[in-house]
Amino acid sequence: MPFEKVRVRFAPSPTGPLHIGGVRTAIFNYLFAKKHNGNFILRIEDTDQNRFVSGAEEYILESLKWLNIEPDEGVGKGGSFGPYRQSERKDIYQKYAHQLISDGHAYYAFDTPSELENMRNRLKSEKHSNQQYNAKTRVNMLNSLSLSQAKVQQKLDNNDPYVIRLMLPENKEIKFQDAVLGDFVFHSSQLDDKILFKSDGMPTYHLANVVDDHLMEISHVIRGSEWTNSTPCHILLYRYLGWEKEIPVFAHMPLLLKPDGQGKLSKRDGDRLGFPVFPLNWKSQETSEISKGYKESGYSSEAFLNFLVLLGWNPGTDQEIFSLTELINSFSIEQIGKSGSKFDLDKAKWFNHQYLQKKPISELREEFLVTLIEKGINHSHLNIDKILELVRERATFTSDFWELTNYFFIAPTSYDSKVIKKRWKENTPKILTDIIVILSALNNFQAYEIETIIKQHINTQNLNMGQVLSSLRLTIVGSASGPSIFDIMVLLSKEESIMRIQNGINNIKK
RNA sequence: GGUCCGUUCGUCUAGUCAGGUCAGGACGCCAGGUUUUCAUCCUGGUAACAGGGGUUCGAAUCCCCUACGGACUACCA
Repeated sequence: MPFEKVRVRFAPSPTGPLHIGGVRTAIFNYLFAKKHNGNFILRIEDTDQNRFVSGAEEYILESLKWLNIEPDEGVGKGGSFGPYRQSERKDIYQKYAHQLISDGHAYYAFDTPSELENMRNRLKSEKHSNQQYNAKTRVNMLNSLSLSQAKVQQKLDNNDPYVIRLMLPENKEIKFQDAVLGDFVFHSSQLDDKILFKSDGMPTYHLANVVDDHLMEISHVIRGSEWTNSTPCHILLYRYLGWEKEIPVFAHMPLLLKPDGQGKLSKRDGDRLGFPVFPLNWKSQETSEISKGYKESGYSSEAFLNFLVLLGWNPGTDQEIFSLTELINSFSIEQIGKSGSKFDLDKAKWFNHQYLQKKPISELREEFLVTLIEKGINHSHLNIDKILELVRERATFTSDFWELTNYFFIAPTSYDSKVIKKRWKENTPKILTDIIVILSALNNFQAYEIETIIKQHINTQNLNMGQVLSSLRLTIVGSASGPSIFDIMVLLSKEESIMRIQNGINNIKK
């Protein structure tokens, strides 16, 4: 490896919110950097002025922060290889573009968009399999290869718009090795003379990314596999710029696919299928429409990251739950799969459930308290921690807690009619009245004691256990579900429990 | 259309590079158990090597063909 230090970059373009495919790319880069004690760099590829979306850069930064995979270097952090925003590096690209021209590896092209379209249409109608601007077609186009030197100079002096194109060799094989996909061979005849420099004075991705990766001493390029087809162009650039000995290792990772059907996951799939495709909420400034994020949907960043990293990567063991440190230790490019993966919301939920079970109760309490305040609930008499401990195993999201615990805070005002129908008998009021008497006399109001004494009563009176306990639960909770009724009663207090039973007796009518 | 890539349970995947256990795990689903409730949890079950040819004593694994899927094919990244 020509690099002493591992340096990888995550290089999104600020054209909107980062979607989960991009997030996964960031995670893989981060993990790889940390595994090798390297640097994780954030570079913003904002060379397309037309697609610039304000707020997108901040969104990217916030997303990485939420996931706890913040860059060591780059936009928002600084570093000695800056600037890290490509729009601030225009001069650098210009210099290299002109170097390529003077070395005979690039040329000026003056064709207008409509002329280019005409060419493609013509080739298409003539049934050429290839409609690219390449060694065959460029001689017929308006460029510094086909035009006389004087004519070219005249156009330049005249400030005619131009682009700079890479001049591909006519019949060469371009080979490279991909750390994920293996060996590639491309034929230059199948490639096109890519635009390196646009007429607006900005470089294209191809030039900017190669120049920056070199100047920033990037050792490994880990990116989505939509880039494999343009990699030969990048290889050529390294070669023509004299950097062939320092070409980074390429690792193209498989794409994230739509959960239904086929195809690359897109930003619109979220709305269509009703699941988030973004890490954080995103509010479009144009339409004011809000796209849901995983964070706001109740996912913890650890669970989300854990779920995402297992899409296309697997350590080869049965382990599924990983801390960030464990991920760093076990990550390797060799274990990245070759084929795309659809993602499964059920599995994402399962991960969140797993993580929720392990969270410190203080964190859960903190979030839950916000809900209680929003709802204007007085909870000073209740032990919130114990309530949460009691119900947490039933929750997938912290947002489930209110649904799971509301009866602790608000005594039932209505009762599940199905349970009434099934369990509330003629003698139920009498039985519950007896239970009130028993409970009133109970000094040590603890779960075990309550359970023992009630079951004893049921046995000696020859009562139906299911019927008694269900109707008891009905008076206290209002429905037939929830954790152990004895635990609930303890948390509610003796007085409250008795009051609820009495209310039930008074109000439940068969 | 062209170029490149991919294909193991419904889904995420292990196993493929170095060919040799009933193809292993997880999610989901189904059943049973626990909870005399519901959920969780536990146990069990369901279910896959895309198809066809080779090579070999032996193929998920190596080779070829086919099918299917995807990416790219912009003065977007």
